[in-house]
Amino acid sequence: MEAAGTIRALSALAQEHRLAAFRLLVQAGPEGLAAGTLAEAVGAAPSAMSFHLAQLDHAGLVTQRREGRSIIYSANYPAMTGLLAYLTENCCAGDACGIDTPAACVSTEFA
Amino acid sequence: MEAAGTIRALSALAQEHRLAAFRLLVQAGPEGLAAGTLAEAVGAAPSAMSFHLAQLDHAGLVTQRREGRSIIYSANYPAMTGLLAYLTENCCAGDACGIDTPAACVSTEFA
DNA sequence: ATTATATCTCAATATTTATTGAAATATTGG
DNA sequence: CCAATATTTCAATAAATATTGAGATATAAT
Repeated sequence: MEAAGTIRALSALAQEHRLAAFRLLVQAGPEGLAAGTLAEAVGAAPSAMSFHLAQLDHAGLVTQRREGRSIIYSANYPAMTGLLAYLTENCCAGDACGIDTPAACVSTEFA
Repeated sequence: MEAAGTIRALSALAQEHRLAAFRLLVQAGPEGLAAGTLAEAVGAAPSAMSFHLAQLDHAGLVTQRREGRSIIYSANYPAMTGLLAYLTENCCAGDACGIDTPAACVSTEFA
């Protein structure tokens, strides 16, 4: 992930309702959750939730599919992984720095 | 890390100059970098960089120390780790979901 | 077809956040 | 003490983002 996309993803997550919704989606797994379910769970008005989900979608952090009259959102795991990797990339210039961070795992094994 | 602190951290990182500065600090390791060095490296005015570094500091993502006339900033690695853990916490409800994410590593081994 | 449900879009307003430049503070060297 | 360096603080302006409510669209059930 490059800088612009990373900033879009971080901005998307840096909001109470969106962070709560995204975490619910991460925990829900690939089956995802309906927009209305998320709105109720995080306490947002439907139109506000729609706006927020569009932000997460635009940032590439979630995917959506229609199922009946509901629109189901799911976490985009590779995007999340890429975000974490970008933040920890090349930690301590790549030295075995002994710092208590998952950087080694995040930055090299996953992309 | 709880929701409010996480949002502060994500907001702090969701800005071009601050993200660039934080990544430089992560890569620089515990020795850190001076405010002026960061300002020049990311192309920000000194007063703007000061504002941005204060945001990162307020979010707990960096620490600072004076060294001569310079103020040296360093990445706060445990804070970064906590942020990553919060995002991936309880991924797929804790099931072995087989999803390509460092969640298992981030959420349980580090806090 | 009609009605109800689920969600989205749009425009207006309110709020938050970033940038700029001038002035203040702290430190070092002469 | 005085001048130079490094950084911060403050106030003004500019720009981006969130919230609200009304209306539009798509789907399903009767």
